[in-house]
Amino acid sequence: MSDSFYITTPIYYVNDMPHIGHIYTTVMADAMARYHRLLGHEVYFLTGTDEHGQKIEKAAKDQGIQPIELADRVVARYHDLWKLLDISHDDFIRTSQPRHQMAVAEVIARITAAGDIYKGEYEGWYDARDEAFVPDSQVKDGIDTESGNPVERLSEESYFFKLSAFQDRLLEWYRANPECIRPKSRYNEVVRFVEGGLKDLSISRTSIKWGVPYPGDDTHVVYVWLDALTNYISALGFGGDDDSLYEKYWPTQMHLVGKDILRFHCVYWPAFLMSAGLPLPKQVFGHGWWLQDDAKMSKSVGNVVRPDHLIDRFGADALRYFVAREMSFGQDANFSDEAFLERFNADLANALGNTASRTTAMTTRYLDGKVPAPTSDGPVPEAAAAAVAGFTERMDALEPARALEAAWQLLSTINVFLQEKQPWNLAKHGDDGRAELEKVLYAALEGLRIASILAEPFMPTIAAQLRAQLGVANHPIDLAGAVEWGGLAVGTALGDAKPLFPRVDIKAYFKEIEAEKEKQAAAEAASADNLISIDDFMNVELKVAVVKTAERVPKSKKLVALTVDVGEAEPRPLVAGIAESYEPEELVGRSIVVVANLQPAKLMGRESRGMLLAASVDGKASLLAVADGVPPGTRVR
RNA sequence: CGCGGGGUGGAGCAGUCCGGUAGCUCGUUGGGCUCAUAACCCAAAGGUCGCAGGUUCAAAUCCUGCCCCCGCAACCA
Repeated sequence: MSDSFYITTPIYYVNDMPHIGHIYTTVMADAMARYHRLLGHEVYFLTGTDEHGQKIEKAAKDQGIQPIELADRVVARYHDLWKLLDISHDDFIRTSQPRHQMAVAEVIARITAAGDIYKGEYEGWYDARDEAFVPDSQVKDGIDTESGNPVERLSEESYFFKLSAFQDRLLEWYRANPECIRPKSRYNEVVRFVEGGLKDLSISRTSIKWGVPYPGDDTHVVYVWLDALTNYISALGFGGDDDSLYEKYWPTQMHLVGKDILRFHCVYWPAFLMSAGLPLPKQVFGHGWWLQDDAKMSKSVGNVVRPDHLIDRFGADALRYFVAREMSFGQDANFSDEAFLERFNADLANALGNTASRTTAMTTRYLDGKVPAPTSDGPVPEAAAAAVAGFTERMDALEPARALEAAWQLLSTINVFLQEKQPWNLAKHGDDGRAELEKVLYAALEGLRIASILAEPFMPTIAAQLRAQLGVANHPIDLAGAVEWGGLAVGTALGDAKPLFPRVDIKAYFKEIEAEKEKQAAAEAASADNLISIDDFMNVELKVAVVKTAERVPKSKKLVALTVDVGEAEPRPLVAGIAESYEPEELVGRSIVVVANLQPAKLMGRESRGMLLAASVDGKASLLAVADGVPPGTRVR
């Protein structure tokens, strides 16, 4: 492994407030960065924000401010959060910065010189009201699902990158560098995708103003991916006056990204770099997502993701530890308060906190708070060596959860050892037990010191606190020398012992959360005066209808296609999302209530002219019943 | 055949790439200890590794087929 280690997080889009996903990526990158610093490597750790694009432009306009002001606000939030979480990044890149624009210009110049850019027409759905193109995925029946505005098929001039020409070169790169995408399953996914063929990529827009100006063509700005991805080298001074950082750190050892943007990092980005004649990243790691288990949420109390609350209450280190330990790096995992508290009590309060507490307490009580003479008797030194070896091996294999597991083995050994030797009994035997007592406590103290170093990348604050309690706040920490057995010197005075992680009463905690929630709900209910006038209500034409026919819409999950008699000449077609609650057969002949004057719509290609009314209980629909003998078409009010 | 993830003791997961006594945490039961944060230690119970075939001396792991669950998208009019 080389001595320099450059690691990046994605740049986060400022349209979004920070959430658990951002926290996870950044914390893991930070842990990797800190780990490599412990190894004595020269580390450069980059994070930042993506600030351009139409969404920001529009959001700013809606709020009556400049895009840059909007970005500044969100960036401030990120700075606060990263400070709170002890993120040790060396730089924070913003795509609105001049240094970034210079780098983008340089990359485009190189790609253009390579002949991989041509001017063409970009065709897509255009929202005239917002003056912007809308992604295909967001368009339904000629309507932008996000804004509700109508869209039309339109094309505009755009510069294109010849991505299609890079298929073979990319596949060759994957083949020659099996480590370039991790974990393996994601590697396979990307290869399969590229084998399916690549389309050229539109890299500019004339319909957006807020972006990096396209070099040599004022009417265009650079479009999202070429702009955003370039941040990884613009932060190193590429294309600027001083590119010494670029020379030193590029290519990166690791782009850490969520699996949702893996494709851009493993296909677009390498292709851009190839075209520009620049070295490719050593590795892109696509980690999994934090999910919430809905089924569980309804059952148990307060099972909600509230990272800021957890940080307030339990400290940044606890959250850092949890996300690193709970998720198999690369897999998805569930995030729940229960799981967090369980880990907190078991691993932090019990295993780490209590072991430190009992050891320092005994040293204070029996040995006057002074470290006894070093010894390497007993099983702890060996366990410590094994923990260090296991930890590094698994960190290098990108298995942080398992690395922590290995480190925690050491704590377990200390506890077993204490139980076996029973220093509290030795202390009762005066001088007879003294020698043994000193040996036992030394092993426990020294084991804890080594554990604190292994915990350092994940829990920098607590690790330092623990060392302070052991009286070695100022000792050097590294994974070469400081983990050697015997680092604690005889006579060292222990520091003040405070519980590192006070155990949490889980039941009481949830009760508290519940009470808070109720208060909130009450407050919301009190402020709910969203009453409508009777005229508003009368605008809705509710009518009794009789179901004539009903059938499942093929391949759909919840749709039933009905025809209903609303007292008109012809029955109306109507599509309803109640297939999960009713079988089509039981609907025929039933009298129901429908909204008769609703705009027609198409669902799965079927026309629906109206909407039926049903109560919804936990997602299960329950149709409104109409007494027998009420003729179809009767107005309901 | 839309894209992806998954089915392993009561719960949550690892192990699957590179076949060879099924492992971890929590929980449960019994016992121990009392230095410590109701903690710590020991022991026990509990698993046809989704199903069915196949390859093999040997399959949770490799191959084939099938079933089920969960995200996202399509469809909450």
